[in-house]
Amino acid sequence: MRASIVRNRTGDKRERILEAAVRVFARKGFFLSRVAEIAAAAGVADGTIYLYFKNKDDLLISIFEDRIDALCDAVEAKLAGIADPAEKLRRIIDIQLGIVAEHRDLAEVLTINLRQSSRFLKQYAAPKFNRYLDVIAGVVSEGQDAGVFRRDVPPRHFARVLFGALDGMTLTWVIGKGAPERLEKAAASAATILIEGIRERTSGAPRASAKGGAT
Amino acid sequence: MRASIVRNRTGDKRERILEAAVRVFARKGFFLSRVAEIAAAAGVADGTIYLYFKNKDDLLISIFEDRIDALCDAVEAKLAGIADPAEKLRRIIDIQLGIVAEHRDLAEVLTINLRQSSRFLKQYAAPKFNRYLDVIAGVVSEGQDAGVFRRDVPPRHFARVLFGALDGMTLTWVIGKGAPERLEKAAASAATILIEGIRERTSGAPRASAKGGAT
DNA sequence: GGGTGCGGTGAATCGTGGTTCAGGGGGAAC
DNA sequence: GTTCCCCCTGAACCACGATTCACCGCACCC
Repeated sequence: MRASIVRNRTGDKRERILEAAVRVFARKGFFLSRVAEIAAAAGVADGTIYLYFKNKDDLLISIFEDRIDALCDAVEAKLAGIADPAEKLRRIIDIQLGIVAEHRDLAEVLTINLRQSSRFLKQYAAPKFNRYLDVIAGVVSEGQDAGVFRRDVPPRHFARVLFGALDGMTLTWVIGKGAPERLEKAAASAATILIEGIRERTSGAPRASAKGGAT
Repeated sequence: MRASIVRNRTGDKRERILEAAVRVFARKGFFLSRVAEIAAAAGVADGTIYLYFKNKDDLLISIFEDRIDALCDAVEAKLAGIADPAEKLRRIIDIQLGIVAEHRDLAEVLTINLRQSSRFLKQYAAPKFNRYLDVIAGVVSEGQDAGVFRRDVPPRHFARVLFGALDGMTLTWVIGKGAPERLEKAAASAATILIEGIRERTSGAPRASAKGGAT
């Protein structure tokens, strides 16, 4: 249990290395990042990295395992109190892009480094990735059962479209050096398109989802 | 899209190297691919590669320059005869995912290797990428002018959502080993969501709150 | 005070692989 | 037949960077 529950210097140093790795990977990409550089950024010796991680790959993998699960947990927790599926989707969009806007380095690692090697991707990223897609698909199913979402789109497909759309916005935001508020605007557009796209168009129920926009 | 207009062995060999590079990059990713391996796959000597390309990076860059432009040209050509903007969008989706399904290797290079290094990405991929986004955004503008698409979504945003969605579908299709027809089904879902999402709700739509929702 | 162990260090190692370059061969010109 | 030239070859070079490991020094215990 070297998690943050334990406040000894061991856990501390591991975390520092992880954070440094996120920064360095974000700036240069996995393969162009030097272990020595990460060590320097973390303020430890080169060899110290190998006390906490098996090798450079393990460092990248650990970033995923630590961060993505936390992200899924956060999303699930924040959706818990909300009833309206459309509002849930809006929240998912806000949360994901919010995190991205606030932790640009992490965003860059997840968006770009995620795809460094397809082997790595298949082996480690896919399961985590799937967990996230399942969360989204779950919301869509709910909405379909409640009759507010159209049934001719498989929830899983919608999840992929949603995730891809957000990932794409993130990518363009990251490679162009956009300000955070541009990402917010983009998020609003994405929400409009996707939620209107999935909404059931029943003549009888003009859904009063007058619920305000982004929060 | 054959470069084989020029039938001399020079052009031929360059093309062979490019094709081999696509295969190898697709399988292992850029950084894990060995130049020697590409040479072997192309049936040439290691040194021959350097007669046609400045270095390994240049090889990757050349793949983009050669292939993406061709892809844009193809899309523009195929859209020329179509009037209905919604139909154009549907075609864009079909064409992009069609190419992906048919040239899985190329798809993998464009989807995954595209993001190997953000420096590379910013410098070379972004301009090409933008050209493609502009094509999509142009269709959206047309539709807005014609009154069939909603005006509260900037065309450029829609382009990013569309591209991201397709890219996301491609990614999940590539990392899971899906059959081509699964990609087709996914394409249909994406088309439904995105086109319904952008469509102006005109006649018979009893939605008083329509415009305000998402902003 | 002295011993023990553990977290930490960073220079040296060593395999790797991109790139180079000294040469081979064959076709065309003379 | 000889020469020239172009295209190509692939073994060797050498920089580079992940990983190792011999060595510190501090904290704690006897």
